[in-house]
Amino acid sequence: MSGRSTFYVTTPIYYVNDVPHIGHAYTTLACDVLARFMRLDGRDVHFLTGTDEHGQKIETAAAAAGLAPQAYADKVSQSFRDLLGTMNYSPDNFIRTTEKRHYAACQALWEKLVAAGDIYLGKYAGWYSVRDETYFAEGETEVGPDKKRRAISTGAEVEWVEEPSYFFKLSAWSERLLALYEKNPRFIGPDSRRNEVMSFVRGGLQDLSVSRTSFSWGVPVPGDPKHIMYVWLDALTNYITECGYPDTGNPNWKYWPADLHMVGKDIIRFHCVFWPAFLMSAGLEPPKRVFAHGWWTIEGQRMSKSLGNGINPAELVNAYGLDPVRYFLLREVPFGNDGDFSRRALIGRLNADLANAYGNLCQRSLSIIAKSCGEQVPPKGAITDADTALLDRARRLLAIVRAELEEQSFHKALTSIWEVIADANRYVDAQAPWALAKTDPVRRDTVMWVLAETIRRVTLLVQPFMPDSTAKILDQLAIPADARTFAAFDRELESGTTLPKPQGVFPRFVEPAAAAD
RNA sequence: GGGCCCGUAGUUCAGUGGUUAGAACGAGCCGCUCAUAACGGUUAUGUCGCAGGUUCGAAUCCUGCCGGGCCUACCA
Repeated sequence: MSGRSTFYVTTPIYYVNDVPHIGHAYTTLACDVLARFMRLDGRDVHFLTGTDEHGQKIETAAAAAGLAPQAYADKVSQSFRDLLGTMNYSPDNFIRTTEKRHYAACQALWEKLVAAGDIYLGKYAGWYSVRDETYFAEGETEVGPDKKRRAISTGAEVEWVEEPSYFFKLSAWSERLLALYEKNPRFIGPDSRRNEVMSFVRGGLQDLSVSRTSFSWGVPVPGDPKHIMYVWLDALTNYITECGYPDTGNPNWKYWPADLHMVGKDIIRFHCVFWPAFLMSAGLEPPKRVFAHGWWTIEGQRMSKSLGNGINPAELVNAYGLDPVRYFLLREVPFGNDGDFSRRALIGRLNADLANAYGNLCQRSLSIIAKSCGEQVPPKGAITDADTALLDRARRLLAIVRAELEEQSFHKALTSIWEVIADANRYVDAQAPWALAKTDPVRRDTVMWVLAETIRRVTLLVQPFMPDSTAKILDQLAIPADARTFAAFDRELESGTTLPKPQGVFPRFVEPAAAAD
């Protein structure tokens, strides 16, 4: 192939006990933007998402639905696959843990852990609720006045149960994990999570139960098929299954180690502690970086099934449009922080940032060109200091955005881009091309060229965030398909190119009720 | 209980020792008229959670208090 540097980015594989909501959409969106950016920037990208389909919960849920586990998993997995189209995601593959190749990868990894001496047979003991069919940690239970111990969350009685289980010697890995974090400060992001993980590991690690005998929906342990692999060992392995593991001669093996595992903050431990320990034990490289983003609240309230306030991404897209939703999610909140999702905030962003600032900049500029410059890219005449100032700010944007996305600072990348959009709007007012039309049409043409060129640069950079809308704008600038990557970032607009009739790309959102007034 | 973090204009936040504490959105006023009644200019608002302390000087460092959040492992 080529010597292009690879970029492997993954979403968590989503557990099929829930239908997709805005939280899933958010994680995958962040990865999608990175994947698109890196592709435009010339990287050899592999972007993976998929579903996690094993475990007792699925076995139970399937039985309740009167379906075989596989049939149940097929159904819910499809709803996650549907989300790809709804949100315009661009994964290179959608992996499922029920694929044959994944069983092979899990079992191969298991055998490596055994060979490394990190697996032993022991007993898993804990407070088990027969009614809930699950174990509870000591702290999740309490002894009531009748001296009986119950699970706090469900109120069900629990009993002390022991079952045979294989264990992974996680306790032996504390020092090596800490060394990994020390040596690679970028391994966990943001920094607050890194501190959290490090203090957790410093506190000492217990061995991890990595098999169960209480259910059968999962990957059998090699040589002892009564045991099913712990679902997390199974799930995490998907990242290397995709690369062909255990066949390191597979063409996809070039993508390992992953550049980035994107995760929600709830599963950071699995990715930052268990996963690198498994990998290092098996003699594999850990991923380069794990980034944990925050949670969305909905109109100030925690998202929860019981409140029924989970947001269906498809409904959101129907109401406000796909690209505004994509933009809002990554612009509104510093990536890594928790944020609040509100209709008011979304509409504010849509109207202020998209319709008024960016959309109107395009429309007012392209309208003048269409009406007064003969529907073609106007000639670039003598360049003034004001022109150079604006053009330079737009030119510098690529390096800025690249650096921000390297740190997953989506909001900062967008802020930087929108500063130039604001500069461009100021420039229009300062240059007043409508006045120049009467006094100096040659200068007017140059001003319009500068604006078109600035819009071109800005729009190239917005592509990963809002692919559909930016494609329309680039069409209106008659940018050929092969001039839309960052390799063409410095290829200036050619004067004389015929332009199509401009059309607004980001209409203002008006409340349906208000529109009727 | 232990650990970590946060509390700054109406709102969201930036600012981690040094002149009169900033930005965006929202609000008022003025201007422009190319544009999606969009754009530009301008004004206003803050006991920087509270109380002490260190310092020539603190939103910024220390202590205590009040308020809020996160972590404290094997459902995922």
